[in-house]
Amino acid sequence: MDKQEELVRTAFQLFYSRGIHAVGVNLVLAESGIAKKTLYHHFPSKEHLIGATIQYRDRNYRAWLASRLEQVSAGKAAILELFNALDDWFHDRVPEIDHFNGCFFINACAEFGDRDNAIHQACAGHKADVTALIRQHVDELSLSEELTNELTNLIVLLKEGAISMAHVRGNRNAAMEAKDILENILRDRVGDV
Amino acid sequence: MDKQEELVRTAFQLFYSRGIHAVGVNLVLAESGIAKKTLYHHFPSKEHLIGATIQYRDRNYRAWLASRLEQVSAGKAAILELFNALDDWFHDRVPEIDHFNGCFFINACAEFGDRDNAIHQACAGHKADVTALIRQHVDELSLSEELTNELTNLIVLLKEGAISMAHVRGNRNAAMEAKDILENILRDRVGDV
DNA sequence: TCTCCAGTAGACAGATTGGTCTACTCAGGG
DNA sequence: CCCTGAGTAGACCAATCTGTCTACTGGAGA
Repeated sequence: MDKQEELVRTAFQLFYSRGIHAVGVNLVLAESGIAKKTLYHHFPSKEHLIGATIQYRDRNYRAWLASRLEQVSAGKAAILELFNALDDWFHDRVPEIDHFNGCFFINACAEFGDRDNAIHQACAGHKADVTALIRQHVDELSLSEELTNELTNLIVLLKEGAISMAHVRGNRNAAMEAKDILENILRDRVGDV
Repeated sequence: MDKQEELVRTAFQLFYSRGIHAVGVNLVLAESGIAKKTLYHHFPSKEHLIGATIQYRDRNYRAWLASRLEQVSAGKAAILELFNALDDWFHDRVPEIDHFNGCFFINACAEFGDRDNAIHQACAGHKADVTALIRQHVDELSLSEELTNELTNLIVLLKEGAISMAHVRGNRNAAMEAKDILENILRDRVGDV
């Protein structure tokens, strides 16, 4: 019904699975069955359509992740649940965030490397927001500010590293490996919180 | 002189800075001043040229990294030196591996997401080789096989995470942050090796 | 000396790109 | 009843894409 939303959803799926520059607007139109005039009625250019797909993914992905972290008790369980969620994503057990093909935002930055680019900045914003979400859960551990920062940083690095390894090397178990490592570190450094 | 090598070098620089699909062969030719016939004399298609740039980067990057790790005494120092090397890369202090624009192999996989694709597989191979290089240096610590595996895994995840954060968020200090984290972990878990 | 090969410039082909435009339909509200 | 806005199909535009081709040059080895 809502053609604008339909365009964004179709465009996202194509961009995510094949790359942004590799997908032309004609393909998006053919796939969605929507007229070209309608696309350019809603979006002044392909670049704006790309921007809308970034926002769309940002909304969906963060909503999914936040809900996953809320389903368990706060603190350590929530932090470890992050990696369970990643594991489900890597194994394509989460249909609502599409077949795993790496991180859409990292992929977009690969194609729009210039940091001044609006798309690149939107991706940076997404990563900052996800980091803030993670920090919220680390805060529950009531550690010193310094330790909270360090632990947040560690979790983010492990998460990004796992996504990269899962995508490039096809190591679907990267999330569980990262989780095991994190559990060992938490046991030694933070105690059984 | 060697036109084939010149083509690969020019193509790599353009692909790395602007993305692969965003750069046409005509631009590579204009930039290098080489005739189109010569390109198609050496490479049957653009895809083969891309493959050559992957090999070129793999060679240069691994040679650079290996030499950096050999410049310090083996063991813990070499492991930490990895992050000093990354820091230099992020801050554009290593002209021979070009202006930092993320990891070329991760970027390439963003554009060639299909795991069956030859380019994707070459990138996976590169990551496997870099992991093997890191494991060699972890071996010097003479830990148990289990701990060696876990530590190698941790270092790789921190490294990949740092590259991702340095690129997407523009956090040039990601390598030093990862190094600090690793040092703390090493102190607690492995002792002052 | 002759032949071969890597190289040149650049026209050309056919497909595809992002984007514009005309002419039309149809539903809802003033 | 008529106007507006969202929608349709698809022709069209200039530019660009990968890849082919002709006609030519110049140097090195047999």
